[in-house]
Amino acid sequence: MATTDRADTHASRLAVVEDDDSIRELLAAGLRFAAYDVATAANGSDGLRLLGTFAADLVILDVNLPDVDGFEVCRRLRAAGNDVPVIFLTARREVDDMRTGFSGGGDDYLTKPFSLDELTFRIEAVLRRSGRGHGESARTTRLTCGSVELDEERHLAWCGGNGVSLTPTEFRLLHYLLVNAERVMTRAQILDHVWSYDFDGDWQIIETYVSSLRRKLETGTNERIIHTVRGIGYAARRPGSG
Amino acid sequence: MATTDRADTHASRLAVVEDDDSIRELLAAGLRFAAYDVATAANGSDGLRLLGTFAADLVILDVNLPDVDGFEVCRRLRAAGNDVPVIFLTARREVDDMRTGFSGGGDDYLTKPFSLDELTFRIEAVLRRSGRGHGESARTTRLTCGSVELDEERHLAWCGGNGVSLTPTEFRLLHYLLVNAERVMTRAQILDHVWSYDFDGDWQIIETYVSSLRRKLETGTNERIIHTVRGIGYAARRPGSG
DNA sequence: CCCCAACACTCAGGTTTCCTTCAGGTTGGA
DNA sequence: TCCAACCTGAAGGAAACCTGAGTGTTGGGG
Repeated sequence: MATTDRADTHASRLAVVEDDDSIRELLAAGLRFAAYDVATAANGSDGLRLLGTFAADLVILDVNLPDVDGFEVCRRLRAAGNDVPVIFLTARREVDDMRTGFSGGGDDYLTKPFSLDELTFRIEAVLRRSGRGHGESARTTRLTCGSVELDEERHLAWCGGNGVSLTPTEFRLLHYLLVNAERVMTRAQILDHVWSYDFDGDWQIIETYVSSLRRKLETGTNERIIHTVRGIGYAARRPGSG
Repeated sequence: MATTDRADTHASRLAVVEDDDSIRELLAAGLRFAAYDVATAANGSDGLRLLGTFAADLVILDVNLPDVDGFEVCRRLRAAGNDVPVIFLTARREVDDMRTGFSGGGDDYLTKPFSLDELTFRIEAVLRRSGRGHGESARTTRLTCGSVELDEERHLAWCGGNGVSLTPTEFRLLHYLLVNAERVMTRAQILDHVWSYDFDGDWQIIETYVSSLRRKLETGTNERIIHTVRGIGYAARRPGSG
């Protein structure tokens, strides 16, 4: 059971229970890269066993598991007195079932397919709420860059104090660039984090969304937030840093 | 505490999996010279075997391999619980085939043909983000030489505190000269590192770019940064060092 | 059940920036 | 002085990038 951890800080411990191999591995690799301590299981009963020995701070739980389904796993956890926060993964057409999931003690859910950025955002939000985050609990939920401001929790954005209405994809893209402000993100990285894992188009779509974000953010103020780095990608920069 | 010197720290370990002999050897030689610890394989299954025994910090993986293709190699790595970051190499016309969602967060793509300097830039960026760099996590990403300053991560350059806008090739050239500051680089070396390996023109293009860099960097300050070494090549020197 | 609005994505034309070559001028050493 | 090496500005063509319009899908409300 591979777990990785970072040298100098306690990483939050995540358990991933998901039967689809490629999604499970994607999650494990992506979350380890994001400096979490990750353990995985491929079905419900293994998941329960794992959670008996691995003191997780948060569980990412697929609803559709081959043996014991996600809701049932959650119910048994609660019955055993374990109140670890749970994020459910669910296919879009199962969304209706989520009511039962929440009544059973789920904390959030995500419909497949999802993007890594969206998942890590929710993980952070849940950890913050539950107070189980390690070392980052006092972190603000607000990102700013120049006159642009973004509220992670409420999914709202401002530009120079005025509310700006963003579509979900615009929001994720801006969020990703702001989280990594001042750093050049390559197109490949942006696609991998902002678009869902089953996206199959080319990366010209990034240009379309950057264009749209610029129109919304950079009109009025003559300030450039999203900078093009020719041949590489994009970077959000505060004014006056180049 | 963190030293900026590569020589006295553990070198990062890179695995190169590439079937084209000349490219593989070029990469191996170039990356070893850049003080990485390099191991190579010429096809997918050898690559997997290698990665079973060589604890790589990063893998450079060609997509088009004769047996098991790069994506499949990556998938099997993940399946085996190995979440080492991967940089894929791919021919330009295969860009359409690129799938997102392999990466698990750390990965990047580079389209052939590329330059060594560009590759090392991406390697450093990925290592920095993955926290796998050895003893260099606190290392600055900034190079300076006299009043010229260059931020690798942000892809920005300053001269006497003023931002200077450089084209991609200008940036690579300046970067290469600064990394090797105080050392004379021959024209051949410069071409090999700054231009892509299939560049076919003559070395006069270096003169054009040196000229352009000088115009951008050495106006105002009467300080010469890039020195011509007649008959050999060029060297970046700090004022008062020669 | 249908219609509408919002959104994701594709595409193509236009625009900007960049790469490279070339020609003529300048410098430095034998 | 003469020659080779080097410098530099201009220009054509190519690549990268931007952006608006168009298409198909989805979800909500009537």
